[in-house]
Amino acid sequence: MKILVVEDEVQIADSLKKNFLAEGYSAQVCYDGEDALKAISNSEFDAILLDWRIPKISGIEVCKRVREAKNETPIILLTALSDISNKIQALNLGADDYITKPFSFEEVLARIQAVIRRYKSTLKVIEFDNNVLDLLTRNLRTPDEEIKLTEKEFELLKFFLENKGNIVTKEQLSEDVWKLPFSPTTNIVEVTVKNLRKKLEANTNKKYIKTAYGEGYIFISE
Amino acid sequence: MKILVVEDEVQIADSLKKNFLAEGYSAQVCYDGEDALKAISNSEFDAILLDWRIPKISGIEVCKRVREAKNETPIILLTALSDISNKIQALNLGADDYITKPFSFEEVLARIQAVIRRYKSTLKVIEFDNNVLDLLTRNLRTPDEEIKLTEKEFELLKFFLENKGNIVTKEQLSEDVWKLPFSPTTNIVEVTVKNLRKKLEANTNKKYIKTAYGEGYIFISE
DNA sequence: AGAAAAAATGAAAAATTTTTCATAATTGTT
DNA sequence: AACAATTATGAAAAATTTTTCATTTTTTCT
Repeated sequence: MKILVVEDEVQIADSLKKNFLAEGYSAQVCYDGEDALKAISNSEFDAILLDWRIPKISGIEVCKRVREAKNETPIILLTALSDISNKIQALNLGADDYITKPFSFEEVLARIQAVIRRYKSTLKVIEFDNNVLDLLTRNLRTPDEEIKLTEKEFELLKFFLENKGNIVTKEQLSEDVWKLPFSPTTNIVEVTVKNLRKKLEANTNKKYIKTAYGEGYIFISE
Repeated sequence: MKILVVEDEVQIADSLKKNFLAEGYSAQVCYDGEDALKAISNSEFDAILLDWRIPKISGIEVCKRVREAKNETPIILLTALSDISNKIQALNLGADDYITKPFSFEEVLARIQAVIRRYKSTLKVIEFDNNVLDLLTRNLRTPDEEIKLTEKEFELLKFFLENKGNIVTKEQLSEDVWKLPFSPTTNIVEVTVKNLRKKLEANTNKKYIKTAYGEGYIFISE
């Protein structure tokens, strides 16, 4: 989980970052709106904590632009005072929640977790690189074409994407995709990985699924 | 599409109802909060238009109770004045939108359509009777068990549910489920209907799919 | 470099799903 | 009631997906 903290008060920003790291999140700090927009367009975050009053480009403006760019990353606005008309404005511009200062880290954490949970539960696609795995049609859309996946291929790819960048073992795949305890007498996992790789490579010319010899597989993208 | 109008000003209520009917919606009117809650628990609506100030139980309280009952039907609150703190409260209590009086019917219609569209796009299951068609796993959950559907069966049932209560022709089914223009040389539609009926009846003991001789099928439930 | 373990692969076998087909049952009309 | 049109059904055929299996290739370790 990667959180972007946009806050010009260095003390607050650093304290938030420290706390997030302590919780096992990774966190990046920006001190003004301009930097924030750059950071947001350069990498993906699971949530953005955005102060209202920041230099160069205001928080509200950052929020607005992010949404205009069709980026739906959850945003929590930090407002100095409990200014109700601000809240309305924030919600209208696409923020997902707001917190009034002063706040406790517990509160921030709870809200962050809530918006992330809410956001993930609304997702109907998983994107990677320039491709989209459509969870409703269960097809894969590459920039060029729509690829039909079999059920096992779909489940496998979905699990890989949900664990992108991490090693997944055959035991895990066996349980998640096949709902079976892993058995060394079969090699269905390998065969299905082979078939999925073939479809992915034929259509994207990229090798997303690396093997971690003796450990499992890693899905690497973007 | 069925809209519930909860409004104690008889003139406004009746005018809304007339307008909805003219647009091809069906509409029911309640004049106080108590009746509204009864109506809501007795039947399903596609959206609820709810006045803030109504007798017996206030609109805001109705809204709160509906949400507490885990009913997520889209609610639009009607407020007499553009009272910002009301708006906040409305949103926090789970309303989906609000309209300030006076309003034009065009505005009401546009907002209604917007909340319905938004709501439907967040749905991940379609419920009927005591059963749930899970759009993500593509399985059917009856009160007793989880039934695996084949792809065609799933698409067929989904289309039936999306057109519940209306006749659907074989031409429509052919195009939606099979992505093929209807051809009278095959009877796949009939065969698949038969198989779906079998699964449905074996697990629910009910006959949901009626045939409309010479016209098509109708899915009837609850 | 060579051996052992692990993973990849092509192709066959098995299982499941989809479609076709021949026939039976049902419905509406006369 | 008889007929024609429409729909339902069982079972086979075809197509697709899943799994197994024997063999080859790759990786790691010595």
